[in-house]
Amino acid sequence: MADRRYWIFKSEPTAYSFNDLLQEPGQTAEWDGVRNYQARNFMRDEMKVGDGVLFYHSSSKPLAVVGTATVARESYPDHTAWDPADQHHDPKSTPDNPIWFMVDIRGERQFTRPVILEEMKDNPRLRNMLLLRRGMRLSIQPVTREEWDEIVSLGSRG
DNA sequence: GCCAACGTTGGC
DNA sequence: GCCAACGTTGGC
Repeated sequence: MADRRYWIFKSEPTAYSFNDLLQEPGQTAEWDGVRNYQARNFMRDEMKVGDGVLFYHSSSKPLAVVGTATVARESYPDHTAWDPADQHHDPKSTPDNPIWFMVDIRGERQFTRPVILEEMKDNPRLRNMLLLRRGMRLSIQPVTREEWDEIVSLGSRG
C-alpha cells in the first residue's frame, strides 16, 4: 500500500475511548460529530480505506496515543447533523445537501504502553508533528509516515 | 479552573 | 469584507 496515509484522531476518553472502539461490533465505529471544516475536509477528501489512524486521548490522564485503527469506510454524510436531538445537530445540513461527513474506523491494535504527550515532545524524530504545535486544536490531523513509524514503534515496546 | 489560541457568528 | 464578540478546544 504505497500511498497509504496516516492520521491522528483525538478523542476525550470520557466521551469515547479507544476501549470503547474495541468493544464495538467488528471493532468498527462511525467517527461522527466532527464540526470543523478542516477536519471534515481531511475525512471527505483525503481519507481512503486502509489509512492508518493513531488514536489519541485528549483531556485525560495520560495525554497519549493509546493504539491504532484503520479507516474502514470512506466518507459519507454524518447523519447526526440532521438529528435535532443530537448534541452536534446542525440545521444547515440536510440529507439533500449534507455539510458534515464522517468515516468509519476499525480498532486495530492497542499499544503495549501509551505513548504520552510529554515523551513525544522530547523526541527529536517528532519535532515537526502538528500535534505538538502550540495552539493546534484540530481533532483530526495528518501524520507523516516517519511519525507513524516512530509512535507505533514506541507503543510496541514492552 | 485558567486561559491562549483558535474558529465562527453577525452587525455594520 | 471587516472585525469584535463569543464559544470552544485542550494543555496546563
